Amino acid sequence: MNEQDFLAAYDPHAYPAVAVTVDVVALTIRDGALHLLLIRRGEQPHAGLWALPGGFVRPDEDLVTAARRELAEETGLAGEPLRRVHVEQLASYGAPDRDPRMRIVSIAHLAFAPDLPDATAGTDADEAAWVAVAELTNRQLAFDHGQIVADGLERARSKLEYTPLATRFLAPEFTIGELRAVYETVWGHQLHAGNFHRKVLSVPGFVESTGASTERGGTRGGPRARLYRAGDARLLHPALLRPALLRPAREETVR
Amino acid sequence: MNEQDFLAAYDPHAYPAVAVTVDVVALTIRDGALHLLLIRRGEQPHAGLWALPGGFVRPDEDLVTAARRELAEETGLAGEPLRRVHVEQLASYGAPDRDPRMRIVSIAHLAFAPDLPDATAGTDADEAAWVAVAELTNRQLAFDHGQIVADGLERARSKLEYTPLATRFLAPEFTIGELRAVYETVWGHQLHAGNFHRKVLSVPGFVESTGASTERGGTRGGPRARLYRAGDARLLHPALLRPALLRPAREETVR
DNA sequence: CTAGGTTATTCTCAAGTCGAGATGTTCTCA
DNA sequence: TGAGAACATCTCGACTTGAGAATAACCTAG
Repeated sequence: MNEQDFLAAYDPHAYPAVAVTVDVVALTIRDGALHLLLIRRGEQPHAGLWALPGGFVRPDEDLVTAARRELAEETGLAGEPLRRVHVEQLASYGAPDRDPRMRIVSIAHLAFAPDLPDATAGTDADEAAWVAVAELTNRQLAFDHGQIVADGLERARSKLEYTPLATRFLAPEFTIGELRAVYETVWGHQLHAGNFHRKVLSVPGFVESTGASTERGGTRGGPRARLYRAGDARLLHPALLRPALLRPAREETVR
Repeated sequence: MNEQDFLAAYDPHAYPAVAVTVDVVALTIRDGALHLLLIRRGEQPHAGLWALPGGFVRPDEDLVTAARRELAEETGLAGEPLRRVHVEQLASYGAPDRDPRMRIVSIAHLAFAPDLPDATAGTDADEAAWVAVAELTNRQLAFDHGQIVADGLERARSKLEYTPLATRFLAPEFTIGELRAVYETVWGHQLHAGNFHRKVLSVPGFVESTGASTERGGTRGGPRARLYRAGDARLLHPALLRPALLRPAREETVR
């Protein structure tokens, strides 16, 4: 049998029924706190519980495209603002019993977004909201989404170390102080302002000066700060290492 | 409708037909060179081409379990030797046209194995072999397996930096020189023996002394070396950074 | 058995990086 | 107008790194 004949005779339904979905751990910073996009499920199973935005991958759609579509549907984002959101694959979750309906393998994605307007519910949810990560500890999420969020957060903390993705939480032009606030928020730890400043400017390609400064000083005083934009580096070298205190003790969630 | 009724009425085949497979990028070191486990496909499509070992995920099987099963089938490994192989999830590949049969999403895994006996072909392959990675450049692989291998290699190089997984390429007891050889092989670059030695012993939990030494010096001379075993650290801190020369210029494949 | 080459292990030293603290200045707010 | 906050730079000591070298143990060839 040649390849042509083989394909003509091939029956896709001969294989076990598995569904593939994408889920999105979308992070942003609001009011100085890390927030996560959640929807309240409007349908069974787990109706009423909070869950990650996500859904089935369409037949002609790439995985990351599906993730961006789901994100767009829940945030109302489109065009240039949507393009500025960073989306990357996080990991896949496929325990046989993770969904009571059937075998569902979910390709989780991680997204970094600048401060966005309030979320708007999509079709299969009656509520979508940015929820402060700090308030998540006592809230139960649907399916294994609690684990996915934990993995996503650890990945985010880790990505700030060796990529310039912290800038994706900010407007195109930002000050070093704003960038430091991103690190402090995601890592949950104060950083030494002077050392951070020195380090950021010394890593090639991390940020580049716009030549301009802010119009006014900060709300609580201080001089006008210089403005920077993201540089062209895709990896930071040398990296901005987290204080030893903040790194994970085990490795399970680290990729 | 409550959750019970919902599940009873649920029809799995109402959703698009997608198959989920696992593929394994299994690496080992043979004769001082990095090798990759490949099978020659015995069935359409791409019959005759070399491909990664892999196959459909069974209904009651976790993803990493499926990957370990596929690996065991191709290497003939079982029991303790199989347990010593490190397997972790690499990434998922789901471009709509990556397989001509149907929509197939593959969860690729990465495995680090000590030097193993020759591979034995499984049921759907007429040949399985450890192939030197260096000889792979001019060989075409089936599907998108070339990309998966490239991603796996970059991940492996990166994992050696911040995890103690290099020890998984070796026997339970090894010398610092053998460990250095792993790094040199995977990174494709000579390292400074003295500095490597100092660094490995200074990273907490990387290796621990067995108190013993090798019975004889190396085949080409030198004193007997002390023997070590893997320590209990899961992450190396501070990391063993690759020379700047060896790090990827872009970030696409880095997780 | 010996010479020469190879490897393990430890040192030295200069250059680079990091954490902590301090300084001088510019701003905002009360 | 004065206090307090934030920006931008410096300093300094501790630590890490890269490169070279020293010493000693051990193998193989001859």
